[in-house]
This record gives sequence, structure tokens and C-alpha cells, in this order.
Amino acid sequence: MPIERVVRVLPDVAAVRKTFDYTVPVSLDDRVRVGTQVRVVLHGRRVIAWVVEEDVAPRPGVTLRPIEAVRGWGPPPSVMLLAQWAAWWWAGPVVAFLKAASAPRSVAALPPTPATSRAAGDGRRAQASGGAPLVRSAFSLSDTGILLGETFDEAFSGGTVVVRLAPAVDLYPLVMAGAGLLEGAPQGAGVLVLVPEHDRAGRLAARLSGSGRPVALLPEDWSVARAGGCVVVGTRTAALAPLPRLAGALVLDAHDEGYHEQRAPTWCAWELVAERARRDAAPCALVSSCPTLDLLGAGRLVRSSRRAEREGWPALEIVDRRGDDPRTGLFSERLVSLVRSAGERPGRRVLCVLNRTGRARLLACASCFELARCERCSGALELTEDAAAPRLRCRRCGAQRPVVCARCGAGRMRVLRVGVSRAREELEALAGVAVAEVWGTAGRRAASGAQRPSDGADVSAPGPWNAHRSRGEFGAAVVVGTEAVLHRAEEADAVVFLDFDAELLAPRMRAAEEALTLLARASRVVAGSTGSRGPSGRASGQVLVQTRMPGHEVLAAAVSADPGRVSEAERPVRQALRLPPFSALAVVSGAAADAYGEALREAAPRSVEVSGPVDGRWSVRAERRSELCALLADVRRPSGRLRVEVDPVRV
DNA sequence: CGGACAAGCTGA
DNA sequence: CAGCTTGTCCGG
Repeated sequence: MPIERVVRVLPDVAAVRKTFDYTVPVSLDDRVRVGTQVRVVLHGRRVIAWVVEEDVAPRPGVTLRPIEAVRGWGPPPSVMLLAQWAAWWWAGPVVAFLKAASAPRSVAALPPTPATSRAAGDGRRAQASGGAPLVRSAFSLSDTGILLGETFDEAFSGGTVVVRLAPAVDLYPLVMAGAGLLEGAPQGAGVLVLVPEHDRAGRLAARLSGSGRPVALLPEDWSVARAGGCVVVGTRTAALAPLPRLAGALVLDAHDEGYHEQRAPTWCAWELVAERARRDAAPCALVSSCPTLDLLGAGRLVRSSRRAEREGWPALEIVDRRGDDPRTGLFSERLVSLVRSAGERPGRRVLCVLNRTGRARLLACASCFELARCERCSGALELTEDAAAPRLRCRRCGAQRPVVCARCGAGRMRVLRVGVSRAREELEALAGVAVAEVWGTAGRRAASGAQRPSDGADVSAPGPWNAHRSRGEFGAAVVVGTEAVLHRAEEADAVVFLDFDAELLAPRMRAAEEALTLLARASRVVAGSTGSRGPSGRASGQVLVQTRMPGHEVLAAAVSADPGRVSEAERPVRQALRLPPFSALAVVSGAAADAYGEALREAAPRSVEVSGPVDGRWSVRAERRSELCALLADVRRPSGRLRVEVDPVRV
């Protein structure tokens, strides 16, 4: 009689973090391995569980039940280990990561693995122009192309590399170069490509597939990815793609906020991909037109030539509104004339961006109109609640000072309430052209607590946007909307930021970096999918920025096509305030936060600082991330609702 | 999570 | 003291 194996499983039940041992019936033996999803009876309930360990010596004194059934294929062993690491690194339940790494529906059998050692296009005949020639032609298109080709080579030279490429640069040749790592890779190894949005993942997968590469688009092609030997394309969760092994990895637009999960555990996809690549000794390219400080800490920076970078940032026109009376509203003369001319020339499209949801209130001096900003961190100041003796308080770092203008010393502030919903009407009246309004879902940085829509297309949202969307067109040449308009529009002739100061002064730690990513996004939209160029040699199209801070380093960086200026300005501020990446930070909230906070303070070594509660939130700060994670893992969590955010995007 | 069981409260 | 609520524990 054959001996039954014993395996250790982790049930897919919230709040159960323990593992349990079960015997493997002989009939299921060949289908049960590490990662397999099984059904087991636990406490009288049939639940789904993952096999986390094979051939274990059962703990003595317990009689084991047999596994009831095999649900289907699960993540490969390498990803099971990765999930375990991620659970520690972001102080969350392993189950959260295993779920993300598992198939959306049960998978009974895998498709055959493509033969990776063969030339691309062998299995599926190249339907379009074929694989390799596409790369070569892209490299030889222009001098710029050749310069970029050298950058691309460096991107996969080994280890994790941050690749800085201007917004208008077509990243497809780089992706093709990455896909080339499939050749000669071990059997089953694959190349991971992450993009921020699912639509874009679909387009990229189709294009790669057309060139003859074996491609799996996640989440739908999970089983293809599990078989390995292909290029896996997907969004954030694709960081946990079930490839048994990596031959290489690319994260496009790595600065995008979509790579950060907002719900706890607040994990970050590019960080996970970099760790995964490190484990498999695979090259990893984090690609961004404007790398954030956090990204820059992840690997060596590789840049294209200055010339290539200058050509890939479009013309940026700054409309200095310091001289304008705040009462003139959102629309400068320059903007009105731009919109008017767009209305006269058929086919031209202008997008006006106005982030009105969750916006900071802005204060300006009542006499000289200078904006009230914090001396310490440059954040926007607000008036304190105390009506008898109001003070100015920084919404970002909390510093306070009396109500006095930093420039002229006047003691009266005026509230600038730009961005009202009448923007569209006003613009229509001013410019005499039809203007459409886009609201749909809130921007991708929704107000705190709000969730990002899973794939960005909210068809249930009311309003003119959807009417136009269903016709596949905007209803007018001019559109006013939140930044969502930049994520949905394929291309435009001009993008106007009506109130860029709201971005620059937003009460968020990463406001400056995020403002620059908006300019980069706008740059891509006006550059168009063709990457056409104007007579100046720069990408065509125009980005117009209305501001009262024309000298701000974010604008200087975009004008000079040198995004490094923003991170260099940001670095000393973060360092002085001991904020990430110069420390490791976790924020604890929820009903049980106080109990957990006290326990953490009790157990914290000298090197970890536990402070709170402030509005029911505790913060835990350590010099090194590993110290922070060790503490969070060691202290038992009290029962009750608890949210632990490690390295939160918003501070 | 959800069932089991114990301890606590209530009303006749 | 039955009948019900509330809380804590634990799962192979």
C-alpha cells in the first residue's frame, strides 16, 4: 500500500493566518505540489487553501484529515516564496498576495510551454512585420533612435536599472528588446512587462503577439503565464504573475501611482518586481520619464542623451498669472485666444485640466496676491479653525506661523477658490466655442479612502463624457475635466492646466513629483501616438500651464527637459523631515489602532520611533525598513479593525 | 471567517 | 432557570 504524503496548507479564510496539515489521497498525489489550490475541510467548513509546503513531518498529536479535492493550478514555488516575503515587507496577510498571484478562475490544465530557445515567431507565424526587423527599423529611424538604442542596451545590462526616457519616446522598441531576453533563457522562464493601465496592457500584448512573440495578457491568460516561456503583460497585479522564473522584467511609467495598492497591504508593484528579478538574477528596467526619489533608490540611473531627452519633451508654455487679479478667474487672455483659435480650426482638440475634487484651498495675500506657502516644506498654508486668533498652518508638515504675508507683510489673506464647476460655462462664454465637460470617475488620485476603479473605465458614470465616449469621440473641440481627461484621451493638440498651483501646492508629501508626472502625461498626449515632430525638432503639440509660480522647479524641470531637477530639490526636504526614502514609515489606523500602537511602543527598540495617536492614527518610523518590518511582524495584533500602511503613498 | 461554547443579563 | 445576547477562542 503506497504511503500517503502530508502537506501543509494555508486556508483562504480572512483572519486565519495559521497553516494546517492534511494528508494527500493517492488519487490526487500527482496534482498536489507547492502552490496548488486545494479544497479542505477546516472546522467543519469546506474552504480553499494553498499548499505551502510539501512532504512535511506532521506535528505530533493531531489526527490529519485528507485533502478533499484539487481546485486547480496555483502560483509556482518561486511566487509562493515571493508572496511570503511581500507579506513581511508590507506587514499584510500572505493570503492577500496569494490571491493576487492566483488564477481568477480555477485552472485544471496548463497549455504547452512555447519553446523559448527557438527564434521568435516560430510557433505563431509572424502576422505583421515580424519580430526582429521591427526592433532594427525602430533603432535606425533617426539619429535619436540610434542614441536610444544604446540606452536600451544598458537597460538590460544586469540588475535593476532606472531608465529615464522622455515622454514622447516610443517604448515599444525597448519592450521588444526586453522580450528578446526570452531567447536562450532557461525553459519556462519568461519576461514580465508591467504598464499602469489595463487598456494599454491589451494594446501592447496585441502588438507583441503580432510580432510573433508568445504573449500572455493578465489576468485573462493566467494559465499561459503559468506555463512560462512567454512575455507576460499586465498591470500592478502582474508583478505576481505566475511565471516560474524571470528572464527579465520591465515596468513602464514606473512613477505611475497605479503601481501602489491603496488598500492595505499597501504594496508597490515595481518594488516587488525588482525584488523578484533580484531573486532570479534577471535584468529589470524601471522606465520613467520622471523618476521619483523612491524609484531612484531602486537602482542605477540610465539616461538617454540630453539631445534625445530635449526632443522628447514638448514645448511648454508658462502663463504667468501673478499680475492678474484673482477675480479674473481661471482663464487668462492667452488661454482664451488659444481656445478661440482651436474652435476656428476644425479637427483641433484642446484639453483643459482642472482637478477640483479633493483640492487644497489656496490662500493669497489680499494686497499683493503672493501665495501663502510654508517656509519649511513649501506646502500650501491654511487658516486654523480658531476664529479669534487665526494662524497659518501648513497642510503638509503642520508648521504654523502668524497671518502675515511673506512678501509684503500684510495681515489679510484672500481665499482663492478656483476650479468651480462653472469653468465650462465661463470658458464657453469667454471664447465663444462649444466646450464639453468631463467628470466621470474622479482622478486617479481620488480623495483619501476612495478606491481607484479597477480598470479606469466607469461606464456607469453619468454625464456628457459617456455620451461622447460611446461615440468614440469628444463632443467638442475643447474639453474641461479633471486629470482623468489625460488618462482617457489618446491624443490632443494642446493640454492646458488651468490651475497648476493646486498641483504644486497640494498638501501631499509627493506633490511636486506628482505635478511633474502630470506634465509628463500631458506631454505624451500632445506628442500623439505617432510621435510626430514639429519644425523645432521637438515633439509636436503644446502644453500650457497657468501659474502664479512660474519659477517653480517642477516647471523649470519640464521646460529644460531635465526631470532630475525636481528630485534634487526634493531630496534635502525629505532628508530634513526624515521622510521616505530617508526612513521607513508605517501608519496604523482603525478602531484597534490605539491598542496596537501602545503595544508597538512597548516593544519598540531604541531605533524605532512610535508616535501617536494623532486623529486616531499612529506612525511608526525606523531608520531601516527591516527594523520596521521586524517590529510589525513581532507584535501581536489586537482583535478589531486595524489598518497598517507600510510606506504609504500619502503622508 | 464562522461555529462552539462560556459567561452575563433578563423576566416570570 | 430557560432563553437570549455578547464575547472569546480556535480550526489539522
